Amino acid sequence: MDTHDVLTVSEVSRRSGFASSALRYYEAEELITASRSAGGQRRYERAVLRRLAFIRAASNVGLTLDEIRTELSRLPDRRTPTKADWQKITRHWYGRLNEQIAALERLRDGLDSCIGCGCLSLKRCAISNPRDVAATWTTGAALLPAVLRRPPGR
Amino acid sequence: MDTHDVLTVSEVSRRSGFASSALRYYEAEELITASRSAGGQRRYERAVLRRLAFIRAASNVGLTLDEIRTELSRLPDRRTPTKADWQKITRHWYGRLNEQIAALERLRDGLDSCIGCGCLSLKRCAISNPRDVAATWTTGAALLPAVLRRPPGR
DNA sequence: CTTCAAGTTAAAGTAAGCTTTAAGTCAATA
DNA sequence: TATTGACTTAAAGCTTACTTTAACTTGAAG
Repeated sequence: MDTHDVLTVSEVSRRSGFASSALRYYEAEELITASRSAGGQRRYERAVLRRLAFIRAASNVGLTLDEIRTELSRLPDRRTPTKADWQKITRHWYGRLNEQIAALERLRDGLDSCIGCGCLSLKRCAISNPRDVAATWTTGAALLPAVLRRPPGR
Repeated sequence: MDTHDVLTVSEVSRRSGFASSALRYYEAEELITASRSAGGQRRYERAVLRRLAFIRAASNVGLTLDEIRTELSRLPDRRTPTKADWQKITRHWYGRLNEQIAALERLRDGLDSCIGCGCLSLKRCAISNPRDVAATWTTGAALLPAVLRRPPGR
């Protein structure tokens, strides 16, 4: 049991729930950092747990590691992130979550009307068939904002 | 301009928005089927457009092709799917959408309280740190139902 | 008939997000 | 000190969902 202020890989792994291979991967991807022991083993600061917590939460909401890296870059480079720093990025992120919820609601409501008609396709259904015939993806996809949109045909 | 009841690859591609390579892939994955011309070229029935519409809509909501295949398997094997058949699977799917929305809302609300405290981690924050110390993933993840849950550490 | 866009196949490539493997080193305990 | 579990690296492997490539064939228009 150690009460030190540096953590080993296994401690971070256990406490964060990430496999050590994931921790190494995140380090390579520059999402987290680690110092080294005399013998070359990784030593983490406690703060890494908070970063990892954010990484998991963000990826649960569907952010890519690339996006997460960007979010994390809003944290100060030099000083230890304060409560206010975290709040800033969390609030930013909250907006995304709201967007995603709204997107799904629009989709659901569109689907709702589809259940009524049973079509789910062809010219009439904008949810599923955004660019057949006259309709373009852009118009049809009004229901689906960018956060959830997948371009048609790839 | 052809008014036939069979469609070529390029027609289906244009009308569905899927690349022909994707159509071939879906056929290999048994999500759609096609008959063949004398010379061995694919000929699609019109109904494939509806299937493709469903595939796009479902994948937009985050279903994997595996899950989509399962959904599609609810359609009748022999007869052409009726409006009622489509309604059955659409309704089933609507439930999923609602689950997903609820999941995001819980997440957002949890995050909301996190904005208040600025923690986003460690023992107190169930959103981001579901299994540190005493907390288990299962308990912590009460906020995150299965549809959105990613197991920690992989 | 010729021509050429459209179609065919198998196989390899891509991107994300990690895990696994292999072969070897560190560090804490007995 | 000897052991053993924890750790190290580079590189390859995995899964999903497709796309790209290469080399060749169909089929419809002129």
